[in-house]
Amino acid sequence: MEDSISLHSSPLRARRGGSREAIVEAAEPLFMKNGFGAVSMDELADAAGVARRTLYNQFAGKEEIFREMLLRVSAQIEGALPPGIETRGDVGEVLRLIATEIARLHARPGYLGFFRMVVADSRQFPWIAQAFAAVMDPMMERFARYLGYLTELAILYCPNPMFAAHQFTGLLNENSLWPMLMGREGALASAEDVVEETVHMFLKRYQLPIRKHSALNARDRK
Amino acid sequence: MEDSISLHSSPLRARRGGSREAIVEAAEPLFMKNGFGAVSMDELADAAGVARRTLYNQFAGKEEIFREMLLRVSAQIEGALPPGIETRGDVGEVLRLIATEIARLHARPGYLGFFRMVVADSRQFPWIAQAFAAVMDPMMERFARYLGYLTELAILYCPNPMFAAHQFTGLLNENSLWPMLMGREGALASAEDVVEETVHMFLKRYQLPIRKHSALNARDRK
DNA sequence: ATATAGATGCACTGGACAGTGCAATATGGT
DNA sequence: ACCATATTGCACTGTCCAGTGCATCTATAT
Repeated sequence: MEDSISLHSSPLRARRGGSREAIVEAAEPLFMKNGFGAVSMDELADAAGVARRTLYNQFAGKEEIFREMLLRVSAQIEGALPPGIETRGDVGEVLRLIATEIARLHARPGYLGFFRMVVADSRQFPWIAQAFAAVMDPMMERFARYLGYLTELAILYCPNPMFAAHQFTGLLNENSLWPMLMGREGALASAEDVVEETVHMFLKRYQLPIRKHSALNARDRK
Repeated sequence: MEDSISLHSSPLRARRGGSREAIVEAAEPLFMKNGFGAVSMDELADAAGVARRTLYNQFAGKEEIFREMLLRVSAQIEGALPPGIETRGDVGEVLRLIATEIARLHARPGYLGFFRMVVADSRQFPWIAQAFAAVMDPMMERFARYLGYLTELAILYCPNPMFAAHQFTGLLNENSLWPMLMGREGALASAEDVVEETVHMFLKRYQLPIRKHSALNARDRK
């Protein structure tokens, strides 16, 4: 079934086995924008440039298309924080890097719609939230592990690293993702400012006052 | 039409004019839990203990019922922060009071579903987000005004009070509302701890180091 | 007791949409 | 040319649901 797909993918129109790819690809922006319930199979077929019936030849139903699309997007998100960034520069530098990557993720076209979709459709389909958590949890755990590690080294003081990690992302979300989710158009501040403020506030709280002439506290409002 | 409603509301069954009330009241938990699209008029009628046809006698359609329910809930939320709390105690005390009230609001049964509903259905009906913003914005503005006032008094240093206010709520949301929204069951920390940590972190960042022996910084992790 | 406003039950219409069966057709490898 | 396989178009079925029209009932005010 699936292994019979030859990988040439002609530029004109993906015929002969390439339809699965084309369908999932076309489904992505649609599901992102409108959610699971509000996208009909007709729209899906039109967007993919494929007959309605082909959808049912390639997939068991609407839900399987949605699942496949979710896998694609998850893979994209998973790659947002590349491995090894924990070793670049000092604490402030690493935190700024992490915050920047998260902000960049939020700014990706369609990510907002994706988030909205997850919140909305998890009601009817709890497995959506689970799939999303399966992507986000490892990232948060990695972040928390990093904070715990720095605490052991007496660079930070985070008695509850996972809690602190959520505070960090909370500071980021509230001024970018969250307002947009509620239908706001413009952001409250530039992405750079949000990142700077988040790192600054986090360090003000968790950085141990002792140890090496702290250049990080010298900066106030950039 | 509406002014003909006599206000007796018999305990047996709200007959004779009381049906509007009963319908909106019954609609509240339903719309909260399932959102606008996923509630049928039949369910609505059953829940209100009223004939399906009566819904159409009292309301123009499903949307009007929803709108009326939204007004009810908004009124409840609006009363969460009673006026005059800005004068009780010092900064830390007031912030703790505000945080506690917000946390209490989040913990209200159904509030989570309400939030989810707003995020979900604002996609199809932008006026939902607007109605919600009409309730939340004044509260945030009041909070920001308070922070600006304290900055003028040189008690805090908040160059951007609205931004700071959102940071405050962000710290609160991320550890309670947000995880639940994504299908998590248990919270990451107790509501009290989240409140304490939020106030602590906020003051660490924005309280001016000078002025009167600060008893607020003496407390670390409660 | 009687009139009246509101409540009820029921049978409709019309529309949207997921999913199926089938026969005709196009495509690419051999 | 030939065959296997994917694709297409179309006509279905079944379901769910919002909204309407109408005749009948019921509680309350007078």
